[in-house]
Amino acid sequence: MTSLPLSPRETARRRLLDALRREGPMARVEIGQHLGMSPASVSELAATLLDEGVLVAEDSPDQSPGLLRGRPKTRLYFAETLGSVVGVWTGFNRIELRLVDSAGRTRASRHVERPLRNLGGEELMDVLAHTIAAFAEESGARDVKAVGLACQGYVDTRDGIVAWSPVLGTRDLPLAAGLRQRLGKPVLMENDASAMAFAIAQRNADLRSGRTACLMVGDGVGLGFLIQGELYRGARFGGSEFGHVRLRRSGPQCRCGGRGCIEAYLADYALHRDAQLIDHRPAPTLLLPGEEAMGAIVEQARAGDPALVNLFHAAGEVLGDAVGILIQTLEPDHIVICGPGTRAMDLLRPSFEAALESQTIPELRALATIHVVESSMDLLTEGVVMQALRELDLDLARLKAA
Amino acid sequence: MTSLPLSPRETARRRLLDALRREGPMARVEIGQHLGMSPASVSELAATLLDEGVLVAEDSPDQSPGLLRGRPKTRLYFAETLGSVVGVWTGFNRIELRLVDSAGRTRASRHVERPLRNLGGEELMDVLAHTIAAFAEESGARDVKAVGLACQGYVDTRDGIVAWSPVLGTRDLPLAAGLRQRLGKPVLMENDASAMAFAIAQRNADLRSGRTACLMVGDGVGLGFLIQGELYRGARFGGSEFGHVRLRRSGPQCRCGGRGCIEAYLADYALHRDAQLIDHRPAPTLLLPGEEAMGAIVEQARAGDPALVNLFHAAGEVLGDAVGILIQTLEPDHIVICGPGTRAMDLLRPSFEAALESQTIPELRALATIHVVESSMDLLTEGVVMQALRELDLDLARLKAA
DNA sequence: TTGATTTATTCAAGCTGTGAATAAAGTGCA
DNA sequence: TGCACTTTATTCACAGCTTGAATAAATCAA
Repeated sequence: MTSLPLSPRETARRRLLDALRREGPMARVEIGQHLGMSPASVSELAATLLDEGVLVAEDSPDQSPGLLRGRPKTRLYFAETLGSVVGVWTGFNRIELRLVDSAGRTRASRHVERPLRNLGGEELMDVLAHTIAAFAEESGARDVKAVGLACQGYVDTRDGIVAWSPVLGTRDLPLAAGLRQRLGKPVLMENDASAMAFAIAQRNADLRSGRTACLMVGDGVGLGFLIQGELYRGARFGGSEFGHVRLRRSGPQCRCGGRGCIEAYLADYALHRDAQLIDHRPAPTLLLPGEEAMGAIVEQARAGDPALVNLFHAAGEVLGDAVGILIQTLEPDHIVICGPGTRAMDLLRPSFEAALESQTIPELRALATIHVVESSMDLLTEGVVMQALRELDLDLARLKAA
Repeated sequence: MTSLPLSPRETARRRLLDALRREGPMARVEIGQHLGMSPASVSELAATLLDEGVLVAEDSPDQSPGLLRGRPKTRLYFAETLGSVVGVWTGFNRIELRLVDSAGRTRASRHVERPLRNLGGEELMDVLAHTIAAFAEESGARDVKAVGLACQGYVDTRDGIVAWSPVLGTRDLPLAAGLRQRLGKPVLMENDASAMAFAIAQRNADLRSGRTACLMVGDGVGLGFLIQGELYRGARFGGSEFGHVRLRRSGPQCRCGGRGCIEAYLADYALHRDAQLIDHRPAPTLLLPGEEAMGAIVEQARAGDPALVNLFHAAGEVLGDAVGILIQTLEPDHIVICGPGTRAMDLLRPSFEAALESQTIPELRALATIHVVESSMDLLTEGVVMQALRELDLDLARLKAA
């Protein structure tokens, strides 16, 4: 995790490893084409990395369909034995866990239902550390090299501090340091929308070219932004709590304390609360509804309940405005809408498209293709684990002093 | 203007030239420190560039204050004789022109009052080409190597096409190609807010580190975004017509056809129109008021006219919302508010700050320092000229085939 | 079995960047 | 005036890195 400058050869090694992480197993020729390196260079680098045991060569040639002439490619990939990584996502009342080996293969995963809201900082770190350690133990992982943690809020990725999070009562919680102390492993942190964006781009090469803005709608509304497949980093935080952009001067209450935020229309808690209000149910709450509760609301709206239809109509309009702002500000090549909120995309779409069209000129709108990705939340751990693996790869790229 | 890949040495030459353009004349040691190059490398590169006549060494040692011991630095800079560049900005009824030599020194500048709105594409290109040629002629420039053109609207910088501009009736005007044909010189185009952002960062080294969002308020509202001093490029256009982000669902009319856009509150034409409406003057117009008219409105508001105070109050609030969105989306290190609109910053400030505070958490707001830069519009030509010079430097960085 | 085809390796050569030694160009002071 | 000192610039041999070309390897097709 040090940051000594890399020598030219180390940089080349890093680029090679990065390409393999991004694109998966590749033959030497393919690596060369990807990186604009000569076959000679790739061969030399690969030989060393194979020697060191960082990479392994594929046994079965596993020919791709098409012409089968010539010497078959032997693809290279990371060894599985370089140590594993645990990826964690903390939601309001749920912890997702995933164990992957150094080849990126998931070895175990599970989730724990556990309300995390309103825990104090120390208490939260105790719970998390205990949960992570127990998970690693149960999964028989003896070689955990790092922990990656995604959570909602403004996350200082460099120092591992959560400046503010809807989950936490505390501000400026040094979560990474606290967990590192308890677990004895380096802990890398990431905003959850960023982790999601990264994971989705990992699975779709298209999204790794140009600029990709990834709007995650669910518990809240987050934004992860990728430039050429790399997470955009702002002045301090990665990712954005984009949901707290205020789009309406006087709108429904948001859990940030303000009114008229994007979240206050689109997030699960907001839709659920407003649906309750319609039915004259007891005091509206900001607590997170479960998937069943949300599913019921969506079904009721699909069945034609006019008040609920209106709710989704307003939400779609806000979503359209939000995407319009992203297009006008970032001018991305791709917009991804993901997260549990996509469950109601059919209900949101008409007003979403109308709002988007009404505020962007066609030339601009045409630039961004809009992808709706029905991603499940366990992708989050995938994203953060990939980031942690890449961080560990940095050490692998370093040449041991002779 | 070709884009052959540069060899390593050519890349080093390019970096050296770029550093000199950015930072101004520098001694070899300083260049080395800036670029992390060894003195030996700088010396070698500089010798070649001096040989080729691209750079010249300073005669007068011109010691900086402080210790005067040791061999004095001899600073290097671009020769003046490598050809000049004309920079142009087209406003609604004004053309700004600037001639600089290859050392970046302004040799002549002027502006022409000429309504450009509602001209057809061909006609506009004729007028511009004629104006530029006449200016170069008058200024005695025999060696114009390129023309840089900044204008409002969505500008495709790569192909030199104006997809949409408030100045133009036409869409997708191939302005660069048309001018190139008429003038026989390469023409580089840029969105005007981008040009302004670049020029301002050129004068303030702070703004060249990290991320800088530059909001230009004047005829319209544009956004130029810099990452590490380089202009951020979206999928197709540079810069953003950020003014057409819709912040109020039903607000005043904007010249884009919509309602409630940022511009419709903040731009000169909007303030002027609304001020007229208050006085029950004849039909409101979207034409651009002059500086005198705007000055009068501002003075009246400063004198306490309550309706006008309200107008600026509303505008400041919109500006605060706009900056809030920028902070939450881009998380910049610097925010620059510039352009003629800053003339009323004192009137805007209270509601600006209130709006900004009400929608960003303190941790986030604290990251971005806000600079109000009272820039005049002739900075625009400076920005676009610097960009054009850098483009020409690319050719100078190339080694002639032996 | 031979030829064709594609992938991988080897090796010498060339380009680049660097450290160390050296030269250069001044100031400060006796 | 001259010598010590300091900082800047250049030179040069050398090491690191990448590459092109030649060669080897592995397979299919006939």
